[in-house]
Amino acid sequence: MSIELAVSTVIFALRPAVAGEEAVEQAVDRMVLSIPLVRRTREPFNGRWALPGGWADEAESLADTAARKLFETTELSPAYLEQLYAFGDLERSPFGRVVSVVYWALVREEQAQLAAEGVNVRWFAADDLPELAFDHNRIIEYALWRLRNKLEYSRIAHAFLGETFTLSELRQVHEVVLCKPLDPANFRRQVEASPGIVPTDQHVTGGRHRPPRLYRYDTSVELADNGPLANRT
Amino acid sequence: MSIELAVSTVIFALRPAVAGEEAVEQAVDRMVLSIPLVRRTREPFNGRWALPGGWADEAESLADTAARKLFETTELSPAYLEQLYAFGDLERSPFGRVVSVVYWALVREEQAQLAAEGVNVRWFAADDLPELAFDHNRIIEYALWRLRNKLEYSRIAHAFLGETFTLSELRQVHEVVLCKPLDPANFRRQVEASPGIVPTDQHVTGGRHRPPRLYRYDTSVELADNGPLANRT
DNA sequence: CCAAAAGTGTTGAGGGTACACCCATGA
DNA sequence: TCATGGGTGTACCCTCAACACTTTTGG
Repeated sequence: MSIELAVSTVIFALRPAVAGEEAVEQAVDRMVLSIPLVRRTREPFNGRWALPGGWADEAESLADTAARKLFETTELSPAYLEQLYAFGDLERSPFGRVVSVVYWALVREEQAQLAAEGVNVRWFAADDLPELAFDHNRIIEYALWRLRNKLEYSRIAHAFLGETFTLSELRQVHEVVLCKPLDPANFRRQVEASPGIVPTDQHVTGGRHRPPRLYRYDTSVELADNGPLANRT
Repeated sequence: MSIELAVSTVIFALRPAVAGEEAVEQAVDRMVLSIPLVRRTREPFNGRWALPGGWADEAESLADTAARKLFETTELSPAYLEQLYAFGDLERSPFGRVVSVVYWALVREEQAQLAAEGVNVRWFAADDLPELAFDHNRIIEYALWRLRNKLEYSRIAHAFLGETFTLSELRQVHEVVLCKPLDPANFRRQVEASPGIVPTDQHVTGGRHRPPRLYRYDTSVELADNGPLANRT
């Protein structure tokens, strides 16, 4: 058997939009859903951008490998990590047969700002990617679809934010990821009705308006219902 | 690298309940959600029942391998085939490291009756399994969870039935899989409102009641919305 | 006529959307 | 006092669960 087994990760974070990078005219918010990519330094696809990853390690679970590679390239730790799919088509790599088990991860805003960026590591807007190595464009397209789907029936949005957050911040996460505005009143009620959300007694002052209440999540509640796979790698 | 890559499949079919096999007192329906398993003939877990599968083939896509192994053990062709998950924990096999890409499949009722069964291939009720080899009990548990979830937001139930079917038959599929009775009137309206279902002009005669209309599915509509993964292996 | 399942009608509860409106703060 | 978002109230619509009721067959 000469099938190579690789592990890659699609890493999502919300990062401030660089002024002038895009048409920020609407200025509803200045966060952009972003993905870090690494530049390949050898064939195949030398010079092209690709998902961070590497070969599976015999002494490590697949999820651990994903998290380790994630840290090695971006110096980040994910707030959420889930397996996306095992890609196993024949023609994925021009050199030999490679099966890639791909994970997707969410990192917090605070962390994403510390993220390492260099000549061979750069962040890209999720909706504005160049042509990538292998089938990575399609992989990211699928990861995006999963993220947007899952955002609507779970509370993974929380993984983009810090320990405490206002409902406005949480709503902004949804708006940026889903690319559509949400009614603040209805969003508030939906979130407050969902289990696991806890209002604190703290408020944020400083804005030229009524100080919003801070919320946090009950960490004993899972971020997403993955059924019997909960707490597994 | 010495990680072995395996492909296994959880195959679901509705099969007539064997009289006396269970308490069939309620007698609402006599179909049972069933899974074919193969008896292992070598270590590890020699003699235990396990999911049909084998090593990944370098010249075959993962889905093709799943379908081929499925046919080799049961002589069946699946009406629906989808990747379930890649299981990659360290301690899955006592001999070396094995990563299993698992698929799940649905086969039609008509086919399931022709299914090969022998000393080393036997059908089991999905909710009444013995202790299996490896982590296959947990894998099936997860497959069951996915099946039951997906049944409620897609039309995969159709894959259990033939070309044409009555709404009663379709409802029975749901009832057997979900283990709960459904209101015939409401079920009818939900199905008729969903896209892709087409009423025919044929009716089934012979019952001691009003002859039910036969329906079929518009085959140009996908069974399930798998996003950008549609039409992929 | 009766039993049984097919198929239709109706009602009420709950959830989501749209939108009007009040509240608290900084400037 | 005004602008700005925080936060509340409410009316409408749509979907779904429950269940009464009519229809069509075989016996």
